[in-house]
Amino acid sequence: MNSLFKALSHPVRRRIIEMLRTRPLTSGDIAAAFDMAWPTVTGHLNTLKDAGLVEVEREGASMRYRLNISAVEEALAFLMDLARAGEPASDALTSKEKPS
Amino acid sequence: MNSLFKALSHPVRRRIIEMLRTRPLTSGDIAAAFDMAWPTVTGHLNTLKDAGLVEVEREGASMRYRLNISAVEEALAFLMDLARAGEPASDALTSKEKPS
DNA sequence: GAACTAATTAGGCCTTTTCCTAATTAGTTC
DNA sequence: GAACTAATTAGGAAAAGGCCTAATTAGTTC
Repeated sequence: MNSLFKALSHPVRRRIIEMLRTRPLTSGDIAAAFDMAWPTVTGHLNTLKDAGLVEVEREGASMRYRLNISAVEEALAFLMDLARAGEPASDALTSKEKPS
Repeated sequence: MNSLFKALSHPVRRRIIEMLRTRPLTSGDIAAAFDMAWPTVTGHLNTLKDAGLVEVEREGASMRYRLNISAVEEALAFLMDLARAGEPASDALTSKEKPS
């Protein structure tokens, strides 16, 4: 959960996942979209991968990155619960064990 | 938007906003919940305030912090849009100007 | 107003993050 | 397999983040 929000905390990384929203892209496609060195983009992609936000697959000489929606939904669940301020917290997010 | 996700990227700060979900609390209440120096907690509260996630109000000698839901909803909107992968992006988040 | 409570700002140290260039690995093509 | 394309890992400098103690501000109480 922490690496997830950490990964979302950088504008370049958020932009990358926005780019992946509609379709998978290669490292090259992504690197070309930013005014920074390619290894820097690779670093951001690794951060996203470690957080589970993207998945990678080799495709010939290229690497194809795709968005992993379920990781997005995890972050979403945290914020949704917050947005219901005042109501009781959802079990899924706060309880440590089953009710007796 | 960036300061918003930055603020959400630290576990202590996420815990603080969880604590504020049900009701406003004073600095003292919040600081007491963590095993760290009070000024460190103040620092986190300032980060949350700068991001618009909390609002502060003096109450006698104390400061009362409350969650600002609309900031949470802003982050929520970003993630919701992502979660609809494949579909066209929402105008609210991507368009720079009105359609002709 | 002196003493006490609540909380903040200031300053410094250490760690992590971010970015770069250079070197390396993996795959394709002739 | 040499040359080329695609992308990564390595190493290091600069900036940002997180935490602490000490000092300060703001408010209350006697």
